[in-house]
Amino acid sequence: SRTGRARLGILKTPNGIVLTPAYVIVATHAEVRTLKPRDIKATGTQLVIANTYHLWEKSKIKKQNSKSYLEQKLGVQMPTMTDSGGFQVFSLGAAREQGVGKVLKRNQTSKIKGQNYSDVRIIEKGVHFKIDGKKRFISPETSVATQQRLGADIIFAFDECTSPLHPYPYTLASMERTHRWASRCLKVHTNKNQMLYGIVQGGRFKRLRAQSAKTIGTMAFDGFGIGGSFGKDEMRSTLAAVVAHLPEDKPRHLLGIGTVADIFDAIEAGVDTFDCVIPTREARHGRLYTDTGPLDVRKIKFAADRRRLLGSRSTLGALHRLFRSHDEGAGRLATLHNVRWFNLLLERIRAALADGSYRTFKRKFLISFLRP
RNA sequence: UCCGGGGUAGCUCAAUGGUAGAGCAGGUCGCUGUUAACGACAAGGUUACAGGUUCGAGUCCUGUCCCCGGAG
Repeated sequence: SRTGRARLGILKTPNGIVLTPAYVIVATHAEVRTLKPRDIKATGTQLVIANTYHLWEKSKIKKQNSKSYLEQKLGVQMPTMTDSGGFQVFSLGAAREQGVGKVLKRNQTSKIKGQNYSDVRIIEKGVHFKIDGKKRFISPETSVATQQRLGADIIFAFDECTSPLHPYPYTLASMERTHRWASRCLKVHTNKNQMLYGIVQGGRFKRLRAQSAKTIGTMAFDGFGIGGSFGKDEMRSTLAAVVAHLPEDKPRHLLGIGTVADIFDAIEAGVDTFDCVIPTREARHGRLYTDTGPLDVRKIKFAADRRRLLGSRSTLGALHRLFRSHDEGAGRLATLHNVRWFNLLLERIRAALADGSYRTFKRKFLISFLRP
C-alpha cells in the first residue's frame, strides 16, 4: 500500500539493479574515503556517486581493459553515478564566500547577487573555476563529455547550485540559465547506455521550484535530480512543490541530502534515491549512528563500551581507542559502521513500505532515534 | 658531597624586570550533489616553596626542597 507519494521501485542499470528508495554513498574521487574496494559492497551499498569536477584530470586517462578511470579506481563492479560539477559552482563559490551550507539554518538573507567569486566566475557559456592556482572551465558540453568518458551508469546535467542566501531575482536568472544548460546537455548526450538526469533548481522559492520542475520535467531526460538549496525547515514543502510536476514513470534523485529526518521527508515526497556525505564524513569525525541516536565515539564515556559495531567484531571501546590514538583504521571502522547503518535503515524502510507498516515503523524508529 | 643545568596549564615548552602564552591532551559543539579522517568555541595557573631587592619579579638576590647530567 502506498504511503502518500512514497514509492518502492527497481532502478535498472548496466551494472546492476538498485532497490529504491536507496541511499547513495558518496565516492567523490571514485573511492569511498577510508574504504577499500571490497569494503563497499560489504556495507550493503547499492549505488555510489563520484564527482566530475574532482575527476576532471583523471578522466583523461586512457581506458584499460575497456574500463574507465572511475571503474578502475572504484575497483568493484556496481551501479554508479557522477555529479556534473554543478555543486562546485556553489561549494567553491558562494558557499565559501558566504560561509553557508545548502540547507539554511537560520532565517537570514543576503544582498549578494552572485555570480562572481574569487575562484568561480559564471557566464552563459559555463563556469570558470580557479582553485589551487589552476584554471578550469566547465560547460554543459564539457561536463557531459567528461561524464561520458568516466562512464557512470547515471550522469547529471551541468547546473548551477545556488545559495539559499541568493535573492529571488538572481535565483530566477540562474534557474533559467540552468534550464538552457540542461538543453545543451541533452544535445551532446550521445552515450545512451548512460542515463542522463536533468536537475531541478529554484532554491528556496517554491514558485521557482514548481516552474523548474515543469520545465526540466518535460525535457527528454531519463530521470531527474532535485538540486540546489533549501530554506530552514522547508524540505517537505519544497519537495512537494517539485515532485508534483515530475513524471511518475522516471526516477528521482535528491542531490546532497541528507539527515535522518530528510530521509523520511524525501521518501514520503516520492524521491527514489538521495546521496549525502553525512554517513562517511561524520564517521571520520567520530560520529556514529545507532538506532538510539548518533553518538560521538571519541568521548571518554565510550572508552570501555563493549557494544559492537555493525557487521564487525570490534567494539565501540576499541574504536574509541583508535580515534584517541589517531590510528588510520579508526575512520575505516567508523565508515563501515555508518554506511551499514544507513543502508540497513533504508532496507527496513523498503520492507515497511512493502508490507504497509511504514507509518508504524517510522513512529517507533523516531521515538527511539530522537530519544532525549 | 661538589660542579653545572633545570622546576611555568594534565604533558612538552614560550614569555628584553612591565597584562603569564602556544602546541598537544582533556571538554563542549558543529558537519547536507566532500577544497572537510576536519573545523569552531570554551576551560585550564598560588610560575616548586619561603623570604628579599624594586613603583613593578616567572625573570634579579638568599635559603630550602625536588629533577636531570657530570665528577667523586
